Amino acid sequence: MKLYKEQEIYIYNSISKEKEKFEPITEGYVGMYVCGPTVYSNVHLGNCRTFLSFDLVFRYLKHLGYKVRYVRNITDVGHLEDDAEDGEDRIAKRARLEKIEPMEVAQIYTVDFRDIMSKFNALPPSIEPTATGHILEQIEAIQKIIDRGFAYEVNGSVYFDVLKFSETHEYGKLSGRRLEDMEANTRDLDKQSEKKNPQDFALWKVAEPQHIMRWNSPWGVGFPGWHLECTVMSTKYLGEQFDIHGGGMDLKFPHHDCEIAQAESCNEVSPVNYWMHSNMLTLNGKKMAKSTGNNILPTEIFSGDNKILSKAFSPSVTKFFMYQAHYRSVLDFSDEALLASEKGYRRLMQAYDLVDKLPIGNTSDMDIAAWRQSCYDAMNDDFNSPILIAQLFEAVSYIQRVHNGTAICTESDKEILKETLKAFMFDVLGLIDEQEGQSGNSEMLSGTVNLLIDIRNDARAERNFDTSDKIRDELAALGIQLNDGKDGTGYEIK
RNA sequence: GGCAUCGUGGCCGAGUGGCUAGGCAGAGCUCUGCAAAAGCUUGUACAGCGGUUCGAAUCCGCUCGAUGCCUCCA
Repeated sequence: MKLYKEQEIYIYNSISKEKEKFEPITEGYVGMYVCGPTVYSNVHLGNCRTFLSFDLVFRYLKHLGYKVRYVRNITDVGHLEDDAEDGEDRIAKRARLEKIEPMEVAQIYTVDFRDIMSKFNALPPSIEPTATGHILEQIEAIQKIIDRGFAYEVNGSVYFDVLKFSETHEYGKLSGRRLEDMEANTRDLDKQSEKKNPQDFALWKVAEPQHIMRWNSPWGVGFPGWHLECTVMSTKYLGEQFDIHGGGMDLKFPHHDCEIAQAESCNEVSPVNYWMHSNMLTLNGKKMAKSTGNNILPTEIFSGDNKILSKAFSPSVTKFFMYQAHYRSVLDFSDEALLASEKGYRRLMQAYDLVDKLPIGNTSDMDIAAWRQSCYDAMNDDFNSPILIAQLFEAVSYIQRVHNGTAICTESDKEILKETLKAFMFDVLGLIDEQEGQSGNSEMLSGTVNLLIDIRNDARAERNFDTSDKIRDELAALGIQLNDGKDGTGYEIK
């Protein structure tokens, strides 16, 4: 019996602005597409938030037993700096500046991106296609859109005809924009535009001689527009209609509205059943962005090498911090918030490690089955990780009480408790028990520290506190903290 | 200017009509030679003003403030 048959998921659908019961097109299978990064620079933490939000979705669906095909693209061509006629591709610009091949730029930052995501313990997608790997498909799609009368060619570039499309379709239905409003608010920056209308967007751009990324096409040498790759690759790997499409909130318009327009032009069906948008991570109350310099890199957090940080934070703690907010809420990054998360994270992990040592009783003071379901309820309600985490802390509190002897737990409940915690902490949230690996990494170290602990305890028994305190303080200075407890002395590496 | 979102206790952050998450910090306590660590206990907050309702943080209106998108952006 698959878990998904017992659990009902509700997803907030950006296009209807309502939570809707999740019903995949094919029972037991889920097709999910998420807009990946443009690999022209290092991903910053804000980028990571989106991918971690969808990693949570991916993990939860898998946990429920769905067979999920998760497609997340790598944009390695087509992403223009701006909408001007001479707009330069971001990758190409970087390559020109660094005097290397565009593919080298893409490779460097793709590797960086994967490395960071794996440090966060995010699962790799099922398919990770690139825009340059799908030029032929994009050309075919453009031809199809032209044939249907929704695009036109000018001087070797092809533009999507938004006005024409709007005669029979609804452009901007995702973002809630009206074409009239857009017309009224269009800036007259590109007055010499070759486009019929300012709202039209590029499907194919002619490659000027200085452009170093170029492919042959029926319209001459050029390169594809940004919006098209996602339509083409999602259609290719997930079909004309698929279940979930995700991305950052900032991609809603124009990117996702353009995707809808392209897909409807090609296939005459609405491509996506559930649109999901994750919200922004802010720094100093403002959106993290590469262009403004208002951002922080994951590596800076892992190393503590940034002046706004008081110390380094592990990937798991950083992720835990993000999951303490709902994916659709704006979250503000700060050292203080990370410190708070780290404390909570440690408490959760320590309680988990305690479960095996709990005494067995003949009854339980906590309704474990109900608690377990409340964990599922949290995730079923639009992947509400903050509530899930609150539920995990309910268990932490119970574990502590059982440990202290102020509550009891039966053997079978203990099993369920352990199993459920394990599932949600490690399978669903994808956290890592960092302490575990750390203390077990050197027998020599643990033997040495344990010897010192023995000597210290002997000294304490003889009330030789000068010696005992010296051992304690010197070890602390080395980053080894001794913890005196009821059952003897333990240590942890800070 | 247009479209959208939001304003919750010292901080972070859930909650969308009654049952008042959670984490961190603070305070008190337990443990301890002292400390640290750990554990326990403790907080009635929902921007302002009106309205609907038996009852609103939650619905409606207005005001103020913030953010995102409208140009590339996860």
